[in-house]
Amino acid sequence: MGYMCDFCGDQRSMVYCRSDAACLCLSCDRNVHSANALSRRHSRTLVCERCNSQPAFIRCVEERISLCQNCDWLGHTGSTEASTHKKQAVNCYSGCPSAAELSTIWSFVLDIPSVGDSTCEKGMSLMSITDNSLTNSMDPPQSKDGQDVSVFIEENDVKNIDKSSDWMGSSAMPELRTKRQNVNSTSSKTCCPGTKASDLEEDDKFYEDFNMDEVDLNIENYEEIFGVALNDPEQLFGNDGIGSLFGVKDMSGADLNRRGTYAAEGSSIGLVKSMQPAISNPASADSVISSKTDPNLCFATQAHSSISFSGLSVESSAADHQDCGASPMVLMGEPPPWCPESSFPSTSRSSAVMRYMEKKKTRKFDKKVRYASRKARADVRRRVKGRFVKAGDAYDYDPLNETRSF
DNA sequence: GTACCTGTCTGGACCACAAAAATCA
DNA sequence: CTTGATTTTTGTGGTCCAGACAGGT
Repeated sequence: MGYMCDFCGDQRSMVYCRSDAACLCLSCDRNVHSANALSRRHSRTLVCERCNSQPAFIRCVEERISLCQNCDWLGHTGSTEASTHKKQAVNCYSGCPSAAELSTIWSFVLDIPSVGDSTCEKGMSLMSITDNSLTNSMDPPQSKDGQDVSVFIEENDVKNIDKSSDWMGSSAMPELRTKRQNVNSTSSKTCCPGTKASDLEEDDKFYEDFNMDEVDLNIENYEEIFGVALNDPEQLFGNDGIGSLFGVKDMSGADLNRRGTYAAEGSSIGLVKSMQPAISNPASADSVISSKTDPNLCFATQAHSSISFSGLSVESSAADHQDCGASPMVLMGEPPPWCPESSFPSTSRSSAVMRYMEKKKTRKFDKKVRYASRKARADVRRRVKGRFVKAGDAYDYDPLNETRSF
């Protein structure tokens, strides 16, 4: 696994494509991902220079090495010296950036080989660079023009991240962290500083017509739900927050298993709850739940628990989580909309909740009517206590007349 | 901490029968 | 192989009920 390009097997692998679960050299990355518009949207990042098998999410400035979350955790939690290492986010990208552009994305990587002239310049307009959401939402990157999209991680930020990961418990296995990392995968649709205007327009459309295909859950207006509901940490985590908004506040992990649809609806909270049974240290779990009152943790939770609508469940395998890497809906990079810098009137929120509830009522989950004729007949059949009755028998419900025969 | 009660929510069962699918001559 | 008749299976929606769960006492 890793080190050599999975495609050509000739060159050293340099980037990791989550969608393909493949380590590629830059040349093959370019070839593979210039094939079509869909492949251009694959989110890629550097491959971990330690394990050579996982996508890097952070670069240790001191060690000058890009690390996946697992290796970062293994390497930086042992000694206090290592834990103080400054780290830099490793950005994801999509499209077919040139070597120069990759140098811009990964300014710390000095030896990006030229991959030749762009063969998919059209794709460049689609290129997006996703910062791994390690920026502090309270202090967004200064540059918005994409010239310097790398984000420097201050120690506080890293600690915040660690806080967010504390819920995994001190005994949390690296595998779990890896899973979480996979869940945090990015896509070309994710917002990020430095995204070009056209991308932002696309993103706007994306939010406006937010379609969670993977869970068969259609919400036509993203902002209607999240733009309001997520603007306040209390709304997100509080008594009447997103839990109730999504109808999952009282759902256990078992419920999330049993009701995959709701697992998807539950967003990160559902995920956190669903994973609680696996947490060996209750205090650690509490540390996450308590994040509702801590803006920094609020950010950290967003950064690492992220919001995925891939229908995760406790029983999801590692592969499942890997698949989630291709999930089109992970919010990263942008300051979390629910952080305190903006506040929504409570009336707007309540109206948004009402609108959502109305939509939820009318929403059809996985129900598909295969035979319209049968449905039409069922719609007019008389019933007794909901059961169909023989023609001519007494009934207590007639869909056509809503009258009773007795 | 445990047991009990209450309220809420969910999935599944139930029903008749037309339509679809399968089987046979 | 094709066609028509016969038999079997499927799917439809409103209601009820058991079970799971959370919260309070």
